[in-house]
Amino acid sequence: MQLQKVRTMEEFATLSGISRPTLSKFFNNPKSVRQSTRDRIEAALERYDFVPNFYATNQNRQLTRNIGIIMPYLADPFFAEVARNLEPMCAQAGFNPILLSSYGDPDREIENLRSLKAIKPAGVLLAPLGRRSRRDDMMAFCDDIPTVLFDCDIEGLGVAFFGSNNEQSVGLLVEYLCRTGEPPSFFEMRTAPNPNANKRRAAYDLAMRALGRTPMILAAEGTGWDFEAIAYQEGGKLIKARELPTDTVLCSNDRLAIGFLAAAYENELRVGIGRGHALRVAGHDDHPFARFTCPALTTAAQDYGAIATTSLNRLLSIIESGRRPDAREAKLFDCTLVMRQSA
Amino acid sequence: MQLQKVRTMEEFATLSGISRPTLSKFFNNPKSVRQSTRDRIEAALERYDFVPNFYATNQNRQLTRNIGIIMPYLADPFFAEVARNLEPMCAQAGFNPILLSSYGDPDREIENLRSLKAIKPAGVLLAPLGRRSRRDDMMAFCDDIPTVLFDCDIEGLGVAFFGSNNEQSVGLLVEYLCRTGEPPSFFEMRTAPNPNANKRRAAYDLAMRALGRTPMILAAEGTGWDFEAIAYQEGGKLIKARELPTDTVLCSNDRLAIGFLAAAYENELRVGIGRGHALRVAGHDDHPFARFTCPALTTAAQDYGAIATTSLNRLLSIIESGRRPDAREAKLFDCTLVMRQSA
DNA sequence: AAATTAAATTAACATGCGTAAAAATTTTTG
DNA sequence: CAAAAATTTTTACGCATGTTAATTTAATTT
Repeated sequence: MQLQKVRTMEEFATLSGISRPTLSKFFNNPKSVRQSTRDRIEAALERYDFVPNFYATNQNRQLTRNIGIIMPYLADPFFAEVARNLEPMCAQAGFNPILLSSYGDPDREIENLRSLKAIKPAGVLLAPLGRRSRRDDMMAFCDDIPTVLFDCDIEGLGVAFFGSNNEQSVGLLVEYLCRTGEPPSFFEMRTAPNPNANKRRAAYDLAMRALGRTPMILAAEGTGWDFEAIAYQEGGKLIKARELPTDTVLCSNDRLAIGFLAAAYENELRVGIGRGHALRVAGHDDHPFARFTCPALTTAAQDYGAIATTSLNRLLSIIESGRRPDAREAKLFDCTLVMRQSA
Repeated sequence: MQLQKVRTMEEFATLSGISRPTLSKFFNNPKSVRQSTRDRIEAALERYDFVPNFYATNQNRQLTRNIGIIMPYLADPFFAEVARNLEPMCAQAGFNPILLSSYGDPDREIENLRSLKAIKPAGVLLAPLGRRSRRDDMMAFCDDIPTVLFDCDIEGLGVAFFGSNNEQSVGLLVEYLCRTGEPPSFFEMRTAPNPNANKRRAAYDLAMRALGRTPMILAAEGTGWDFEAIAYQEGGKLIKARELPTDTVLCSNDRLAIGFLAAAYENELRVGIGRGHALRVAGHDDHPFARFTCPALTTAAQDYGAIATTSLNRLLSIIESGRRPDAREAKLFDCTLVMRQSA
């Protein structure tokens, strides 16, 4: 049977026999009322269908219970997976997550910040676009609202940053690949839209030199976020032209690796380790599909569980304390090498 | 230089020399005021930084400019792609899209409806979980708020439904596969969490019988949304045990096909068409990564552009007219066969 | 220029809940 | 059981904008 609909808290107060201020306290924080009254309210909620008006609720609150989550590109399974982990954690902490995606567009990123600002969130978790982000606008936003950056750092922005240690992860991959075969060339987009691309190239450079090898960069032309398509096309060209300097290719991320693998497959280049194989391909991120490529992709797994948890906890502690920390905190998490069949 | 911040509309009224009700009209719909006053307001906005308070704005409006979009599983690239298309279309129409994902959980789906209800959206686009959805709760929601279903139909729910014609698409695949080789068995999850799974099995059954073939169902055990992992594991078992009835497998969706391809690859079963190939594999949906599997996946492409456009337009027309249509509308869009290398 | 029409202003109330202060009640403590 | 402490109720105002009706002003037509 249907519950009786109740429109206002006033109405619910008379129906439940509990005063409105007490109800208000309850909906703000159930633990702030006595156990016995909490029971009574919850019993009443079983009988009546009432949800406090979101707008009226937030209008007067100095601090809303909303947390904005901005992703650079939600249709990228890696970021989608991070969001999927973040959302229930927010809800768990009693906050309402508001998920926005910039879809690779700096204008959209600013637009997202604009609409978040209107919502007056208690805090924001921001995975920025990176180089292409509008630094000044974002700075102004961070002044207003406590913001924790993650995934990709922008110098001096926000109260904290948590991400992966690209130097460590790429170093790990390069060391592994050099140790077990020919040194890797580095396959990337010449003008990559995604965060961390530059850091990874630099890390590759460093790691190769540290091992006394000469870095070999393979720069793919193309714009946008269709990484697989770009890698497929440009990788195919490289393979056909026999321009791969060694038999080992390290891709800047797993999505590029997926496209590259497709190109190799079509050109009948056998990818993998062991006898009879012509090419080794590795990626970076441990993309949700990385274990289902053919062959399964060797890659570096980001500890995004730790990154997400730490970012949110840091933000929550700042929200609860009500004041910004004196110094900006930044922490990089190590990645782990995931050895599969592709390299 | 920074614009002077203005906190309330009242304040902005005195500063701009325009009365508050006129400003209210303007922010609600700029075209509702005279051109000359519009110019004056816009000139003032160049000098002052003012955005109407989101909460106060929506509190009294009978109709907000928010549109809720509920997806069954946003970390699935197919749904993420649909969302990516839907969001800018909403914004284009002057509405604010609010994206929520049920992540496969019926409780979460209801919770999403709950939080949407608090926001009093003008309308909702809902891609439901399907069989597992809480029908009664959803019915109550649809009574309150104009809701258009898409992707997956639930009988009698919402004002309209738009989705793909599974019978047509699966028929197309079955016909193609039978015509060009051995008839396909149908690989699916025994208890599939995703929408449309049952419809596709039924369509397979029908299509096979229509061609005078005996349907062959391969039911994979497993729960949850890790389709690739399940297909990889269960498909591997089938291959190892040599239990595939024919050399052709039609998977209920592309993600299952991706896992199945990985299993075939690991078991050194050559997938594809033409000589020297041991197995044909086809999928359904034209998942964003389907063209980058090895080999590229033959599949049926859903016309989600048309589905998204039609769903939103229908919702917008209902919102604008302000009244529910007399009859529930339902329309199925045909899919197109995408022939690649895998089958 | 007068009459008509359209738009803006003024004044005032509505929205639904946050919140504060004082009074009443319940619970805990000694 | 009385006193103290904690909680709830009562009362009332605040928030920033929506919205309405009556009035004034501006634009358009005759």
